[in-house]
Amino acid sequence: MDLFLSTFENRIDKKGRLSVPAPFRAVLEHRRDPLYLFKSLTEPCLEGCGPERIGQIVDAIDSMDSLSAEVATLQTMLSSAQEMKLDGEGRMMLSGDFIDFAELDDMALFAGIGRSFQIWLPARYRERETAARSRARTDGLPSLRLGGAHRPPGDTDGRR
Amino acid sequence: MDLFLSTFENRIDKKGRLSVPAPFRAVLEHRRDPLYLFKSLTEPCLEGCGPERIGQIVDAIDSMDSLSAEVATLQTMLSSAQEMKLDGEGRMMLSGDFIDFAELDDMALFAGIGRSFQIWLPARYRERETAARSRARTDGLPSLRLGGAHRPPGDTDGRR
DNA sequence: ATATTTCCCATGATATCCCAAATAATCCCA
DNA sequence: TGGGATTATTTGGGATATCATGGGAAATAT
Repeated sequence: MDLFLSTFENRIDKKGRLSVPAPFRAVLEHRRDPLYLFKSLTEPCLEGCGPERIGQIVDAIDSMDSLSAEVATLQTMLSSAQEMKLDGEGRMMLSGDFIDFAELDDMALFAGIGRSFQIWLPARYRERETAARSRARTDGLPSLRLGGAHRPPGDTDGRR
Repeated sequence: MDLFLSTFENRIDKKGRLSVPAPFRAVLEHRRDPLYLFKSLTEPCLEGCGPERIGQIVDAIDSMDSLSAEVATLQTMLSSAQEMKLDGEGRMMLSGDFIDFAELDDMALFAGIGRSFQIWLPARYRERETAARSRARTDGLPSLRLGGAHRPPGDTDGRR
């Protein structure tokens, strides 16, 4: 299925190098894909993905009204994107811009969220995880139908 | 039948390895499915499932409003999920994160609940079981809210 | 020339593989 | 039906491979 899952915490060394977790590299290598990073539009973290997702953004821009605010937003996303080159050991060099944006110091937390992943300051990620878990305990879980497609009428899980 | 049923208690060895009960392995092998584990959002236990459930979560995220709390919740689930590789003897390695989260020490209890299973600290599972039974006797059956799962008829979890 | 990046190799930690012992479940025949 | 034998399963430990990390040297840029 080839998804980015799980979390990994890696060190940013004195030279600014950061190992991409081996399982994430495996996903990209398996598809012979380069890695792209860009600044999240909504949160203080970096997002990582393959070319497929970048292509989706480009296509979305093409299909939208060029004067809309949404297009400007997506363009902002693309303009922060970089193709990351990895060294022989699977490390990338983060630009100062990226480090400042995500407020990283010497550790980076990779959080796999399926088709993409995020890079966070570990402490900030944990705050967010704690908040999500306590919300889940009070509000309940978003409903997902297991065992395929069993969906009662009036379902409110937000899918179309 | 292809369901996870019954409970099993296995030892976690010094290296953090834990045998997946042979009947559960048989279910997975029969479906040629890899095994995924993730931290429960609402309880101090781990959940085991196959790839189709992970895929549902990924698809749900893509179809929802990216700013919604529900998306953050589902992302939290994915970022705690790991594809577990089993060794030749059918054991998996539990990460320290998993062990801490479920507060496991040297034994783990697998509780099969049909399409998925849970892993608990044995003492905690038994506590919950007796609590659930006495609640059911005074209050009637609890609402079926866990994981949003559709519960097939004949399932006996938490019932007498 | 100096600073930065890229390549290469070394090292320690950890996960994985492989084989063997211990335990539990099943079978078979009296 | 009982009990010993056989097989399946779980558990343990050593050897091997993988991975994250660090540092030196070569290459590139400023």
